[in-house]
Parts: sequence; structure tokens; C-alpha cells
Amino acid sequence: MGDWKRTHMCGILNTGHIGEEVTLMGWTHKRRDLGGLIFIDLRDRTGVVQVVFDEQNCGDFFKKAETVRSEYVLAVKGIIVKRDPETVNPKIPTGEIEVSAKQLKILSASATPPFSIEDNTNVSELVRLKYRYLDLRRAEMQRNIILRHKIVKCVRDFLDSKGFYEIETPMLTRSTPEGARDYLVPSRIHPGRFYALPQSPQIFKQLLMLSGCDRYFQIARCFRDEDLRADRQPEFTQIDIEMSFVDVEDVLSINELLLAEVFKKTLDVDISLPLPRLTYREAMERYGSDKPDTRFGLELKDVSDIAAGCGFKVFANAVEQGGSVRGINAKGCALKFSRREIDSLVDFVKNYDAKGLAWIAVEEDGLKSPITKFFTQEQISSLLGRLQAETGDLLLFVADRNDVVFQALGQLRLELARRLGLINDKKYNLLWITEFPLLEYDDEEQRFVAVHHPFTSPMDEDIELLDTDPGKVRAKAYDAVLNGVELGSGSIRIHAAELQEKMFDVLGFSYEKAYERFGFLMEAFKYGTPPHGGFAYGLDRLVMLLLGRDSIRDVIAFPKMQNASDPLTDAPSEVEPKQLKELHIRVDE
RNA sequence: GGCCCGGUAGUUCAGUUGGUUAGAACGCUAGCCUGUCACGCUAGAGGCCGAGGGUUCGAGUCCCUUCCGGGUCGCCA
Repeated sequence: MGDWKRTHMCGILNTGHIGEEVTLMGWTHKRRDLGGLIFIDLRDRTGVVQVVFDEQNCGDFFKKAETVRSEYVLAVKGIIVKRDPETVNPKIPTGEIEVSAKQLKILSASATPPFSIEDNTNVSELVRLKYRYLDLRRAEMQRNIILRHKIVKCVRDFLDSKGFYEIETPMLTRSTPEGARDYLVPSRIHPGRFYALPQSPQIFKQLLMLSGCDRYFQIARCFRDEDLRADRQPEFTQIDIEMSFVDVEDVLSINELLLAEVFKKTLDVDISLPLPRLTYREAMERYGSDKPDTRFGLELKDVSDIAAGCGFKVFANAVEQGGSVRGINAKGCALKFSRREIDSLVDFVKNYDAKGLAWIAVEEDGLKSPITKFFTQEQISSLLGRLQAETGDLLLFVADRNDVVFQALGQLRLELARRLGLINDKKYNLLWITEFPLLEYDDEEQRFVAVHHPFTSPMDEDIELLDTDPGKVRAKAYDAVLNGVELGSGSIRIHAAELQEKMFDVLGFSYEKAYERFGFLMEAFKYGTPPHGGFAYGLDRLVMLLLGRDSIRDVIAFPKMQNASDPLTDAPSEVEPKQLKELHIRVDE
């Protein structure tokens, strides 16, 4: 750069700068060479400005300008001049002015990039990730990264103003049972022993409450060695929050304020408080999901009572065996969907273990359906009544175990909404799901496992059920849901050592075993534990939703591909035999 | 591990019932061009059709295997 100093950013220049001499630095976005006249769009993170090189009044540096190619890094000295009215470019914010070049330095050349640096560059994600530094030059990606920064900044400011301390917790910690597969880190000093990267700072934030910190938060990286999805990465970021001397209402209300603040400050969207709430049970009954998308209807209706006595064995048996029959009214779809489309819906629910999908099309000249012959006239009119069927509607039913019915119809509901275009992507439907079950029975393990985590407090009125009917116990656990995506979850924790021991007991851990694994925590709980609870958001998902993207890879600077590798650095990689030896590790070929 | 979609030029894609020398657009290179902003015009370079095997007189195209990318189910306290 020599003695040149940048005076302005490219994208902020406007008619107010006319006449000023400026020094700009940035990348060559586009070059238009007209012979004796060269236009170069110079780009930095603020935007693009047009620089003009005129052979008449450029010195020998005009020749230099001729050699400039895409993505060359330039320093330009020039005068800001007003463009003639007929040459104004209304498409860019700096379009009323341009830079008349007085001097040029090529700070660095560039190889021809593998794809062009512009939005809507329809290039495969593999190529984008391999050259992520180029991908991140695109304005669209910069917007994503900037919004992420703003959200984090907003969260920090808000929580600071509410008396929360930001405290870091260890990345090298111990593996705990339950939950996701751990990423393990071998210990050199302790042969055969391993650290685990945290799945979340859960235990440490509880210990911070024990330590009297009162209010804690952290923008915490978390690691889970499970298969990837559009909204799941092996390392991701949580906004992790914990508070002392609180109950459910305290946690929900401060989190509502936080969410409203984030929406207002980053998107200028007003969220009306308090947020709507659904209990877990109601969410399942009405939407077949614990993270319902409430931007559209298509709610589930229970028709088990009608199906119980009917002649259709599939329906009757499902109810008899403790399951249910439920249906969705696809409004106006009787004629809209062809037989082939209905068949594709049948195949769709089979992905979710439903054995079939029964349907009744309510048409002007009567009902069309493969199943109505099994029902009496009365039963049919009750079915139609229950689903509020009108002419033109298509009624869809699944009969099975409750979990299958809920999942199949919950997913079918989303699929119908997609096909029918019912989803308004301008809407932000935030809500709380409360009263999650504390435990669920795991057939494989032959025992109850924690739905949330083993430190979650049962609801006071359900504690007695721990002995008699653990599956019925509701927890002081809650999720925040936005447009059908789980944004975060939290709970009030158990703070009484006896209750915690009881919990381990129900989970099938003997006292000895529980002590072996969580002894440090149970020991800690002996020394005066404040009632406490908290919440954790998936930051990546939050950013994704606020940007209307459908992959968190678009809001993470350097994400991993579906196979958990990084094409840029080629991680994970093999390591030197010496490194393995130091770690006392032998690779099993 | 299962299922679905995809893999052809640097990039995004087309490629008919299997049939001459595999195309287009953008990008790239060179030349011309003083008001472009998707600059224009002319010329040109660029291909292991993901890989391997098979069927066939003949395979980008059909079959099998395999690798890679994406989505999804399982999994994700």
C-alpha cells in the first residue's frame, strides 16, 4: 500500500462526497473494458462503487487498469464526480456518483475464481464450501454473518442489562451417559482416558448457580456426534442461560422479553407478549407435533370413539390396542388432488411408520372412499361432523399407536400445507410448549429415559406419580417454537439431593452407579443449592429463521457437509503415527 | 444402516428409441471498441460424460457394483 491510506468505504459514497479526493481499497467486482475507457466496480463489505479509467486523462496507469481481472485487489485514488443523468445506475446505492481514477495500485492479483461473486450464484454447495472464503464475499452471505453478529450483540446487551454474567465453561470435560454421542479427546497424560467435548454446558451452569453467580449466560459452542441435517451441525452454538431462585414463569417471561428484543432490534418486527402457550399434550393432540407450525390450520381430530365400534378392522383394532384414529380435513382437496396425488400422500405417511392412510372425498354427488362401506350411515355422519366436512373436502385418517398417528399426521399436515401453499413466510409464530413429559420408556434399553435431561424437575403435583406411573409425570420443561422449528428448550432443575437420587433411581441407575457418574454433582448438591432453572437457544437456528433460510450452513461461516467433513481444510484428516503413539492410540484397520 | 434426488466444460445445465466429430449459456483467452453497468462485436481454448465392470457391431444414454453431493427416516438426554 506504500503510504496510501484508505479514506472511505466503497458502498457509503454518495452525492455528498462530490469533489472529494478519496482513496479506496477493495476487490474488483466487475470490469467493463470499452477500449479507451474502463469501468471497474470496486467492492468492499459495504458495497460497490464504479471507478472510471479514461485513457485521455489517466497516465501510464491506464495500461495497468487494462490488466485488472475479477477479484484483483486494488487501491484507487480518485475524485468523486457526479454522473450525467443518463448514466446514473439506479440499481446500486452509489449509482449517482462514480470515482474518476487519478492513480491505481494493484495490491494483489487473483486467479480466476471458480464461481462468480454475486448473489443468486447457483453453484453447488460443495464448491461453495471448498472455496468458502469466496462464498463469504457474496453480499448475501455477508448479510447472514452480519445479522448473526447483531443478534449475538443484542443478546449480550439485553442479558447484561438484566444482570447476567457471561462466563466460560470448559471445552475439555468429562463424558456423561445419556444424550447424544460424545466427541472424545484422548488424554496424553492419562493413557486410556478421554475428555469429551460438551454437548451443552448443562452441568457447569448448574454448578455456577451453586456457586452463587445467580444469573449466567454464555454463547457456547456445543458438540454432538450424530448425523447431520439441514438444521443440525456437529458443532453448533447455544445461547445458554441459567437463573437462581426462579420458577417456570420467571424463566419464560425473561426469555419472552429477550426474543421480543431480538426481533425488534434486528428485524424491526414487533412480537406481542405474552407469547401463546400450548401444553405438550395439546400440541400433540391438535398438531401431532411438539413443535407445531401454527401459521396454518389443518388441525388433527380424534375420531377414536367413532372408529372403535366400526366394521373397519384396521380402525377398530388400533383403538382396541390402546392406539387411536385421527384425521385431518384437507379443505377443498377432494377434486384438487388426483388419485395419484392421494396415493403419494399414502406413500408419504408410510415414511413415518403409518401402515396406511384412509381417505374420504366429499364430492357433490356423494362420498368417494375405499373405506365408507365398513361404516354405518350414523358413523359416517359423525365422522363428517367431527371433521366439519363440507362438499369438496378430503378427509385423511391414520389409525395406529398414538406416537405413530401423531408423527404421521403431524408430518402429513406440514406436507399438505406445503402442497397447498398455506405457509405465509412473512409470519413469525412464536410460542411456548410447556408441561413436557419428564420420562419416556425406551424399549431398547428396557427402562425409562429422561425426555429433557436427568436434572429436570418434575411438576410439583406429579412427584407422587414417580413411584406409581413414571410415564405420566410432567416436567417443568418448556420449548420455544418458531414456525415449526424448535428454537430452544429449558427447564427448572432439581435442587434437592433426595429428589435427584429418586430421579436416578427411576432412570434405573443404582445409587452406586449414579454416584460413579454424577457423584461430583450430587456431592455439590449437598452444600446449599438454590432453586434454579434456565434455557438454551440454538443460535444457528434462530439466525436461520430470522433470515428465512432453510439451512443453518448458510449462517455459519465455516460449516461441515452432511458427512461431517470440511472440504476446505479436508478435516477430519489422518495424523502422524507419532501423534497417535503419544496418545496411546492404535487405529484398528 | 434404509429410502429419495443428483453427478456431462471452470460454473449452471441440455443431450431424443443406444447410432457420425458430446452441445448451450455464463465464465476464461486474444483482438477491436470512450459512457458501460448482464457493455458490445469477432475469433479461440476448454470434456476420463464421477469410477469400475457388463450387455451390444456400437454406451453420456441400458444393467450391476462402487464413490461423491443434497434431502430424509433411524439417531439428535
